[in-house]
Amino acid sequence: MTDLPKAYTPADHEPRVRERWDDSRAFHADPGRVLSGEARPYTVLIPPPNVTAALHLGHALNNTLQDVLVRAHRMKGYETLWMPGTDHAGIATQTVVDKRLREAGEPGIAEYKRREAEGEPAREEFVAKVQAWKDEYKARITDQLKAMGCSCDWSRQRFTMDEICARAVREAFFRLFKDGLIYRGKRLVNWDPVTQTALADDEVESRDVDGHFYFLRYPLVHEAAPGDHNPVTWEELAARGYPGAEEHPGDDEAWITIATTRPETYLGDTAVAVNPKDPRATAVRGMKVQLPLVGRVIPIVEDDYVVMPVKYGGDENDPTALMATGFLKVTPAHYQNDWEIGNRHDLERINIMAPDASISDQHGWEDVGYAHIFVGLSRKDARKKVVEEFQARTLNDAHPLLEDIKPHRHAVGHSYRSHVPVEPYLSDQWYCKVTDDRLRGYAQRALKTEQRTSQTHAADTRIEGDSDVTFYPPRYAKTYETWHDDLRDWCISRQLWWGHRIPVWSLRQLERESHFDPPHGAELKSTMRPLVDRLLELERGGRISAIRHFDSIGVPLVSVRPEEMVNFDWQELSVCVLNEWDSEAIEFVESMGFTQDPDVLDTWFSSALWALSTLGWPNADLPRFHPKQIDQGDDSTVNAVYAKRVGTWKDFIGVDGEKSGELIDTLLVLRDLHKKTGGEPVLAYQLFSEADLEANGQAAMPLLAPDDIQQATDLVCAVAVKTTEPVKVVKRSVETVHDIPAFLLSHGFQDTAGLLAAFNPTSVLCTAREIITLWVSRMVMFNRYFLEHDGKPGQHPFHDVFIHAMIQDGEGRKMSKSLGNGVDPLDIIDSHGTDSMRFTLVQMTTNTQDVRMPVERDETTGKNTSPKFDLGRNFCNKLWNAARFALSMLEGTTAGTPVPRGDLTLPDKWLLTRIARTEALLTDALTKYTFKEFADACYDLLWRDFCDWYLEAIKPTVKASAAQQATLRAGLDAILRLLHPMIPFVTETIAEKLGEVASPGVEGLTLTPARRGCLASAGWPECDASLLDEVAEARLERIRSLAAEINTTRAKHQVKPKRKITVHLSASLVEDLGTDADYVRTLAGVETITADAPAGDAVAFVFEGAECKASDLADAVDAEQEKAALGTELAKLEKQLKTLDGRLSNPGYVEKAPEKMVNETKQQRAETAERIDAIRARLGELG
RNA sequence: GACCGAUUGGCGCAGUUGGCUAGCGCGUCUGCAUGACACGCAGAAGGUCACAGGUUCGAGUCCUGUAUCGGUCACCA
Repeated sequence: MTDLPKAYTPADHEPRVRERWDDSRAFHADPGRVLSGEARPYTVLIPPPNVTAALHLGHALNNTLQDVLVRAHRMKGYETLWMPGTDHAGIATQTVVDKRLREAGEPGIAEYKRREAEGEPAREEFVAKVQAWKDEYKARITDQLKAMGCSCDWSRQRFTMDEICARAVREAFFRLFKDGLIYRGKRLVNWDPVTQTALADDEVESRDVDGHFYFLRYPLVHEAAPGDHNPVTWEELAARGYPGAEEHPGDDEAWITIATTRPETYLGDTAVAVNPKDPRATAVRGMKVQLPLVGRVIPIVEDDYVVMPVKYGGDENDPTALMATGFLKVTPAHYQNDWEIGNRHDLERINIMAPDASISDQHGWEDVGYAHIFVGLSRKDARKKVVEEFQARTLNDAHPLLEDIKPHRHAVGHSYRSHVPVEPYLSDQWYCKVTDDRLRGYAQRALKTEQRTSQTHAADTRIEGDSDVTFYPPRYAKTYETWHDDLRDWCISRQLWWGHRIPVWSLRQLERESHFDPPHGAELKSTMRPLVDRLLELERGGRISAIRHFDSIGVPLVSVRPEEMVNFDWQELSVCVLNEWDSEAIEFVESMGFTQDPDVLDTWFSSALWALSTLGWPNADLPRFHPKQIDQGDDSTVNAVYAKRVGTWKDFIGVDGEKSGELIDTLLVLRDLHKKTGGEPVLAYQLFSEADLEANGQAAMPLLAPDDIQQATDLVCAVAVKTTEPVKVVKRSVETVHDIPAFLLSHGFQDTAGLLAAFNPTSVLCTAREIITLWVSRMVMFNRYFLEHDGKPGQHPFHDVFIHAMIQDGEGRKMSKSLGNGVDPLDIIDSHGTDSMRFTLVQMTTNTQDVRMPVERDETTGKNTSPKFDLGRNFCNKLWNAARFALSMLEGTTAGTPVPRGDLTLPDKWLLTRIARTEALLTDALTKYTFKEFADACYDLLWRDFCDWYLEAIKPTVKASAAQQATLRAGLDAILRLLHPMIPFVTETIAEKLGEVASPGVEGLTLTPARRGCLASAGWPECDASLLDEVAEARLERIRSLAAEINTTRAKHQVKPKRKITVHLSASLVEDLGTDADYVRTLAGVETITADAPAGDAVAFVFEGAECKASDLADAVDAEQEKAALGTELAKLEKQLKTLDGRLSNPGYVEKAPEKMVNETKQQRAETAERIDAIRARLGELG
């Protein structure tokens, strides 16, 4: 076996190993084995990476940890499903594609939007561009995951916008809509003026910004006819008791001062508010203010919300009171708080901005007046200009309208995508009522009771799914819990093109802006009756849901009495159509003048369904087929089985030219393709009767007789797909390439039968903390809501949530493109190999919130790397060489019956003990998600135990010892299995070689052969309790510490490693050691161990408190050097003795500490004293 | 502002119910081509566990406070 190269070169093995895994289908999960009780399920859903970019090191960490869990459980005999997939990442992807297009000099989204507005079909064109991007990145991400060794069930890969996910989205939306948990509302939303879409609350990140407080003066006026100017004078104010008014000339126009950070919004002010307790409030009661330039006269309202300045009774500890003037400008259409004040006082809402946040008089603002000079300016320019204008204008020819500017640092919400300040913007959006008990309450109750801190929504342990979701580490449960406490309804509509389009039709174009002029609904009324009847009929058939929304209140059309129909507001009616392919319903609704909402859903809506859609919901009850049912001949080549309910034969074959017609055509061509080309068959299909399937399950037979097929009304079509490659078909000299799975999916076939029943709830969700709220919570809500039964919450989507650390660079900064401190996993795979990367990542994973990785730039390649990966490389290389050595020692071994324990030598027994202990440690680490412990235990077993001690100890004897050879073979095999989850490639490679070595094995260590021919499918080592041998551990420990003492002595005296020395021990010790002395000789380079006194020069060392000697160190021994060394050690020991004496003389310790503890201390004290004596004796000898 | 973390040799980190004579890897120093491995072997040096109090026979570990650094949420008068 010396044909193996000296160093492990990953690139020579990884591609071959990957192919081996693919070919063996070792990662394919079979729900049948779970449903039949053959195996317990272990399920992990990949957090779907965004198709925006290639994977980074954070993904490498995330997926490595999942793979460790998944591979270990697969080996432990679980039927293991790791579901892969990618996320369409709506806003992120659309933004990235737009940017790339513009960088390439092509038109961006703005141009497409303009064309679309002009009636051109530009939307589809743009979406196609994004699709192309998605295809490219989806492929790249998949390749990267495969390169990382991820053992996903690749035949089941999902994408959040594929047909199966789309079906889940439609079903989910429809049900929430029908149940009143989705509504349309006009409110202030977080508006991103760059991408021009609404954002959810948690897509807004606040950042501190250096801004200013601007103090603006608004003139006070009396109510007057429009255009008249009737100022209030200071004299009047003084007469009404306005404090300080008398300081101004009595005839002068009076004003009030407001403070704001956003002066440009004054254009939309519709009131000024004052606290009723403010001493000035009564004085100005009934007066108005007039907005400069705009000329709008607005009321002064009294509201408790307004903070009074300290001067007028405000709290001096309140920072706001220190800055406030006591008068607050109220701009209901541009501030959340003002919106609420506006609601309380029934104020007008004037939107002064266009969707790009420039000042506009086209979106609801009419009384522009002299303020037209601001129209068209950006927010920033408008602010500047407002300040300039206020500075330039004066009251009474003396006082500038701008009273003051003070610097002010404050937090401003920014879009998490475009990073510009978010504009609170008035618009019509769709909301999901997550505050409803069926969503929020269900999510709170799912959390493990032990991890809860409050009792709201307390779990009911009798309900399945309550109190079961557990966070690791537990502190993250708090993040989850408190987020729900402060939850507001979730804005789910986005003004984007890339995403799941909202399946709602209505009469009005969705209104973005503040003003809405209803079209004339009255004309519809007389002709409405039959249409309404048809709508109600469709609704009763469960195909649509029609609801009239008034903010969060929804009134279903079915509940509207006929006499109320006359005044029914059709403009507010929304019709949700369940099925995308229900063209009849859609055509009918559109014939009434309804149009589909142009918006798409928040990307997290489909992410929230990930645990449902990937497992086949809502069609989770599709029958399962055995490949043999479809293809009686050869089922071994079947990759996946797809099925679809097709109804009748007529429905199935359809009409030529329609989608279903294309289906049967293509199926026939593909089925018979191999007959023409002479290749392997690519698919087989059969039709079944669902009644037969229900009655007989996998014993049901396909329908073959044409009569049977034509009479059946419950046909199910099942397709067995035999290839994963795209298939080329030449038909009438036209070449078409079919991606069979994609083709089947687009025709409504699914390969998900049995998944939900077998694999939900999943075992663990492994993710980073940033998406606990965005994703984790929403998945819990949706799973429990949609799997509701008997009015009780349904099962949750996962038992455990493991939140792993985030990787930062050496300075604690986030890795990012802009900082240039990112490390590309593919670069590391290139330079160090996949396993090295994986080992290092696992080893780094502690339960802290961040882990640091020093980043270095490799000047030759210009790529970033980290010296930390050397650790992993060294480890893999160590394994490689240990295996190389072991294999060379195993040449010529043959199989036989397992070696009984009695035949094993001491190192054998000890190694097996170490394997058993490590196995237990690893299993424990997996259940606790303590990955560093996992890696460290592997490291110690391989390096410290197997290489440093076992291999060294057996070197002289193994070739002649059948027991040692058997243990070596079995031990290495067990180690490969234990390390495989973390470093799969190198272990698989070595296992290939080790598989060629026949050996009898050892009793008590069970190594189940591979189910699918590769180590990845082999059994986890099973260690019988008999392997734990404490006597062997103690004996080896003694050998080890004696050898260590001797080695230290040798090093102190600079004895050449090759020189064999003589060790002199007490007669009793020599006798006690017996044959174990041989191991000491091997491990410490000793020629002879004897009870005789040294003849010539010798040095002393202490072992077990006794003075021992070593001779033949060199031709002469340096006594002074030895004296110095002994002196240092003596000082150390004396200090230690003092500590121990102090402890033992402490009455509290002796009385209160556990007896075992005290005895141990006494023992320690005795040993220390003995050592001291021995050293003193030797020092005496030396003089 | 509220909450959640972190602070342990030069660097990166362990240290799970207090029992520690504080571990590991990298780096440093010494010696070494020894029957797999120099991506290695045998040794060594290097830490008053951020600081101040407290609880305890005993504190890196528990409590209180302070400082510094991260993170999350709130706050745009």
